[in-house]
Amino acid sequence: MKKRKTTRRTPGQPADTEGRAGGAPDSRRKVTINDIARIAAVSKKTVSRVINRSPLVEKDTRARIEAVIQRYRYVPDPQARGLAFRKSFLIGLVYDNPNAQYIVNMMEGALDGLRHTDYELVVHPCDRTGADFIGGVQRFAVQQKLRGVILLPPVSENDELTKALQDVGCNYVRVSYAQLDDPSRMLISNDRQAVAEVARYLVSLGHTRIGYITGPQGFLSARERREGFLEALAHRGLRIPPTLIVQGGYTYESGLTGGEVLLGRTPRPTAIFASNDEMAAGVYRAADRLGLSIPGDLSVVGFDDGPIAARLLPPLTTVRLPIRDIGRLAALKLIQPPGAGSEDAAGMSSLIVPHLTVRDSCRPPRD
Amino acid sequence: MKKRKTTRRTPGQPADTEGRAGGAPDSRRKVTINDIARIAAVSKKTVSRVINRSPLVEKDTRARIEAVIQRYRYVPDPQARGLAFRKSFLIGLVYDNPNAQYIVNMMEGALDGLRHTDYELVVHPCDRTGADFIGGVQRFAVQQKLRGVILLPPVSENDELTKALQDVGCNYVRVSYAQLDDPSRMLISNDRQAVAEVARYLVSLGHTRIGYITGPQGFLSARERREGFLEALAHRGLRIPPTLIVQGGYTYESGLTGGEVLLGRTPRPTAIFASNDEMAAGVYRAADRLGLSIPGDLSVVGFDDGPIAARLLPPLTTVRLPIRDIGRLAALKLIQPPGAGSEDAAGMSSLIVPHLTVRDSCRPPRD
DNA sequence: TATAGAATGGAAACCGGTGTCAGAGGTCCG
DNA sequence: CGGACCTCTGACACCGGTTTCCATTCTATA
Repeated sequence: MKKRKTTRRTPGQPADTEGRAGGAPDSRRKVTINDIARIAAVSKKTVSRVINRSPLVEKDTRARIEAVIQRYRYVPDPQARGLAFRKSFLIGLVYDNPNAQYIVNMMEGALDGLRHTDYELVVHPCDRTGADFIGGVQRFAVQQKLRGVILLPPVSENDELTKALQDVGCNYVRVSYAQLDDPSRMLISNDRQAVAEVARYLVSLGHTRIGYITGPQGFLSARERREGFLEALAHRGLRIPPTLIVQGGYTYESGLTGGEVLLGRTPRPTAIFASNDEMAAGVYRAADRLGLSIPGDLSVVGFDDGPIAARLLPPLTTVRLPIRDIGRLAALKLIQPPGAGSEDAAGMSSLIVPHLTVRDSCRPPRD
Repeated sequence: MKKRKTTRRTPGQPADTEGRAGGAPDSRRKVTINDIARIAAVSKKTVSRVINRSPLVEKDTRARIEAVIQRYRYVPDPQARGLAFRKSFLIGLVYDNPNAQYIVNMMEGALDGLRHTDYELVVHPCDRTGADFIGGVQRFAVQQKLRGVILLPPVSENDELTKALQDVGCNYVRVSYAQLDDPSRMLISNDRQAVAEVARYLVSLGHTRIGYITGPQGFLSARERREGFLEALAHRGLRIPPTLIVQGGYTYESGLTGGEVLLGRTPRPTAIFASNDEMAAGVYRAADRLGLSIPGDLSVVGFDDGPIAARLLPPLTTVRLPIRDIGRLAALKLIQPPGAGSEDAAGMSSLIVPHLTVRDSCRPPRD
C-alpha cells in the first residue's frame, strides 16, 4: 500500500482540490504549509520538520519537500510560527543614547549579524530616567515575545533592567565595558586598554601637562576611561593634578566649556584628552576662541572615531571603536545556540579592544 | 464523528471559575483573551470587539471588560492578531543611504509617530544597486505582512519598487522631493524653495561668483537643489558659469575634491554652496589646504544641518531639514485611516519647507 | 399585543504554523 | 519466526486572536 491519500479534508474543500495534485494554488493567495504538504503528498507536520531542520526526516522525503518549497517559493509565516513557538522572530535593540552615530553603526552591525536568518530587528529607544522605564522595556519584550534584546550602554549597565528581563524569561546581551553579568550575556569593550594606549602615545610625544575631560557621572565607560587613563599615566610616573581633570557629559557643549576651563589653567596643558569625539570637537572650538592652534599649541585626542573625527580640522587623533563589529557579535550571541560556535572562538570573543587611530591633532609640545 | 469537547478549561468549568471572579489566572502564564472573557463573564468575541473598538458593545459591558483588561494588564498578542488579520503590526523603514545621521533622526521621528500605538518599527537597509533589490524589499514586506513601509530617499524615488509593493498589496509612504505618486503616499520636502533662500542670502551679501557642488547623478534631491538654486540665482540676474558647477556625491571626499577644483578656478569664487553638509566639510578642508580662511576668504553654505554643521569651525551656515518631523509625519500617514485627520491639516500637510540656518561661515566678499 | 428589525452575544471555524503521541514499517536479535 | 526497538510519519489538539453565522434579547411600530 502506498501512502495514504493525503487527507487534508478541510470542510470547505472537497476531494476535488486534491485531484489536481500539482496545480499552482491560486497564485493570488499566499502559499501555506498546507499547500506544500498537499503537493508533496506528506503531512504538514513533515513539512514543518523540514523547515525546522529536524533530523527525523528521511533524506528522500526531505529532498522532495525542499524541491516543492523551492518551486513555490514558500516561506513560512513568521507570525504563525511565532504564535506556535510562543516566541517571535524579532530582536529588540534597546538604547538611550545621545550619540546618534553610535546607534546607526550598532544597528547596521546587528543587521549584519541577522542577515540571512529569519530574524528582524526592532528598534526601541527609551528614556532611562523616565517613570517606569524598566516596565516599559519589559512590556516591550513580553508583548512582542522577543527572541532577545540587545542592550546598549548606558541602559546595558542597569541591573534592575536585566533582572526584569530575566523575570519574564527574555534573553538579552549587554554591550558594555566590564563584566557585569554572565559572560554569555556580555559583550565587552576594553576601553581601559585603549586609553592606556592613548596615555602611552601622549607621553611618548613628550607631554607631561595633560588635561582630561571625563564622561558623565554614572556611565561605566566614563569610569573605565578615566581610571584606565590615569592609571596608565601613573604607571609611567605621571600624575595629573585634579585641576586638569574636568567633568564632561559626552556633549559638544560640555567639551567646549571643559576645554575653556582647562585652557584657562596656568601653566596651560599641552594636550587634552577628551573622552569622546563630541567633546574633542568642543575643545577645538575652545582653542579657536583663545586663538590657540591645534596641534601647534595644543594636542587633542578623542574617543569613538565617529564621523566627526576625520572631518575636523586638523583631523582628530582618536580611539576607534569597532561598533559595527560589536553590533554584529551581539546579534550573533543572541541567535546562536550557546553551544555551537559557527564563528570561530576569536571572532566570537566577547572582548573587544579598540585601538588608537593617529591623525593630525597631536604633536610634541613646543618648548 | 464530531470533535468532542476536549479540554479547554473554559467550557470545563463555567460558573465555578466565575465565582472567584478575581482569581489571578496562574500568574506565571500570560493572560489571554480567554481569561479576560471568563473573568468578565462574556464571550471572547465581545472582548475582541472591545479591543478593536467596535461600536457594537453596550456601554456597561465595555466598561466592565475594560476594567478587567486594566486590572490584569492584558495586552492582546500581536502575533495572534496579526495571524488572524493577515496583517502584522509592524512598520518597515527601508533605506539605502550613506548618511547615518539622517537615518537615525528619521527613525526617531517615525518612532515618535508610532508611540502609544500598537505598531513597532522594523529597520531594513538595502542596496538599491544590488541584484534583486526590489524582490528583496518585496519579500520583506510580504513575509512580515507589514502594515506599511516608509521609503527614504533615494529608494523612495524608485517607481519599480513602489509598483512591486502595490502588486503585493503593501501600503507605503515615500519621502522625497517632488510629487511622484498619489499625494496620500507622499511626503515632500520642498528643497527647491529652501535653496532659493540660500541664493537670496548669498546674493544679498554681495556674492556674484558662486561655486556649486551638486549631489550624485540620479538623486532627485540633487536635481531639485541644483535646479532650484540656479533658477533662483537666474531670477536675480545671476548666471553661474559651468566651470563653477562641479559634480559631487554627497560625501566628504567629493566635497574636498570638488572644493579644490572650484578654488582652483580663476578668478576664484567668493562663495561655495555645497549641497549637503558632508561636502561642505570637504570644502572647509580644501580651503584649509590652500590657506584660505572661512569666512574671510570664502563663504560656505551646506545643506541638512546635521551634527557636523554646528561643530565645524567656523560653524556652518546651512539649510535645516526637519527630518524628525518628516519621520513622524510619514509614520502617521501610514497608520492613520485616510479619512481621519487627528493631526490638523497644517500639521499633516505633506509638504515640508526647510529653512536656512545662519551661522558663521558666510560674509560679504572682500573686494 | 403581535411582530418586524435591530442590537447583542455565543459556538465553531479559521489564520498558519508547532507539539504530542500513537502507529506503521523496518531492523536486530534471541 | 516472533518480539523488542528504532525510525519516520501523520492525526489531532493547540498557540491567541478574528470572523462567520446564527440564536437570543431588546426595542419600535402597526
